[in-house]
Amino acid sequence: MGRRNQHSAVEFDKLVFGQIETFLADSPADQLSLRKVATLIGYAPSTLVSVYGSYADLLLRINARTLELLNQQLTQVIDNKNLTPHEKLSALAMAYFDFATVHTHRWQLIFTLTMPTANHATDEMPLPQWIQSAIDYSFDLLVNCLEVLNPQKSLEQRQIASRVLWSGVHGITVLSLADKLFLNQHCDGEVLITSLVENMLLGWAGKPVD
Amino acid sequence: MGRRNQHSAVEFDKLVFGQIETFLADSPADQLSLRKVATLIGYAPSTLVSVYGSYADLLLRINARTLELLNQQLTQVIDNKNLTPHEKLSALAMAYFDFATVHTHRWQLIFTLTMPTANHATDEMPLPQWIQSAIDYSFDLLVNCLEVLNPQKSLEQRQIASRVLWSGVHGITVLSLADKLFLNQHCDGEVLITSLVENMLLGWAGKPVD
DNA sequence: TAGACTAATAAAACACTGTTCAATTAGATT
DNA sequence: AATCTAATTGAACAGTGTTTTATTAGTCTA
Repeated sequence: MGRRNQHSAVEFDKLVFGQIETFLADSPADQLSLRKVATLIGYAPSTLVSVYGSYADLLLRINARTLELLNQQLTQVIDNKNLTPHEKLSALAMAYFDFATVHTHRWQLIFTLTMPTANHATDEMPLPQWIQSAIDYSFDLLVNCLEVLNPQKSLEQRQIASRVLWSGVHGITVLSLADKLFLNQHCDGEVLITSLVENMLLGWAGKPVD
Repeated sequence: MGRRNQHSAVEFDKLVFGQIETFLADSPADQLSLRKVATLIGYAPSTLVSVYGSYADLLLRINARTLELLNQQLTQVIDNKNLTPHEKLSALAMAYFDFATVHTHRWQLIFTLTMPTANHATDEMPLPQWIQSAIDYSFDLLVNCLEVLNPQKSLEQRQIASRVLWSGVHGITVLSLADKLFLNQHCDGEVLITSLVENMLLGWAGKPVD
C-alpha cells in the first residue's frame, strides 16, 4: 500500500486528542496552535492538516469529544431513578456547572471556536442529524420533568421553560468562570444555580415543590 | 514642538473609533485586525500601537465605549419613574437583550476579548475603581427592586437573586445570538426573557406580582 | 535666516500564525 | 530489483501583532 503508518489511524487520534486535552487541562485553547500540537506529538504541521482537514476541524473534533463526555455525565444523573423531577432538574443543572468548572478550557472552547472565512455554508447548513437528535432528546428530558411539576401548562410553555432554565444555568456558568458575578462575599455559583432552579420551579408550579 | 499632528488627539480617536465601530456594525471583531484598522484610517500600523499601546488595548477602549453606551440605555429605562419594580426589572432585562441584538458584534467583543500573554497582573489586579462603582450601582438598582417585591428576604438573598436574574438574561442573550436555543418554532429570545423574569419574580415574591 | 531639536509618522524586520504544494521516503506490489 | 503509492515532511506564502530604526515636518533657538 505504500509507506507504513508509524501510528495507525486510531493510535494517531489517541495521541493527538490526548496531547491536546492534557494541554487544555492547564491552559486555555487560545494558547494552543497547530504548530504547537505538531511539536507536541512529534509530527509536522502539514500532517495534522492532511489528517483533519484544518486546525479548526481538529478543534471541532475536540469539541465533539467534550460534548460526548458532558453527555455521559448528564445521562448518569438522569438515569438515577430515585430522584423526584425537582431533584432531577437540580442535579442536572449542578452537573452542567460542575462539568464546566472541572473542564474549564475544554468547555469554553465549545463556545469560543468560530469557523474561519465567513463560511457561508455553515450559516445555512443545518446540524448533522445525530447532533440535532441528541439535543432534542436532552431538552425532552427537561420538558418531561416540567410536565410532572405542572401538567396544566402547554407543551410550548414547557419548551420555553426548559430553554429558560438551561440558558440560566449556562449564563451563571459563563459568568462564574469569567469571575464576573461581582458578589463581594465569595459565594459559589452553585448557590446561584440552586436559587435559579428553586425560584423558577416555585414560579412554575405555583407552589413549593416537594 | 515638533511635527504637527495631521489629526489632533481627539480627532484621531474619533477617526479610529468611528471606523472600527462602523466595521463592527456589519462584521464580527475576529475579521478585523490591527493592519486593517490602519489601512481603514490611512495610517501605519505602528502609529496605532504607539497611540494605544497595543491592539488589545485599542479593543479595550472600544469595549469601554460600548459599555458606556449600554449604561446610557439602561439608565434611560431606570429613570422612568412611572414603572412598578416588576415592570422596571422586565424593562431592564429587555433593554439588555435589545442592546445586544442591535449591537451584536460590539457586544460580543466585550466577552470574547482576552488579553494576550497570560497577563499575571490582570488576574490579581482589581478593576479600576470607577468601573467597580458603576457595577455596584447597577446591581444596587436590581437589589432595590427586589426589596420592594419581597421585603422579607435578607440583603444577601437579594444580592443573589439579582445575580441570578442578570445571569439568566445574559445566558438567554448569548444563546439567542449564537442561535443555540433550538426552539423549533422561531420564538424570540424576548419570550424567554419575560418567562424568566415572570417565573423568577413569582417564585421570589411567593405570589403574582402586579 | 540657518541650524538644531523633537515629536509624529512610517518602513522594515521579527516572530509568530494556518495553509498550500512540491518533494521526499519507506513499505507493498509486481 | 523496479515500480508504485500512500504517509510524511520541508519550504514557501500570506497573514497576524509587535519592536526597532529611520524619516519626516514643524518649532525653537542662535
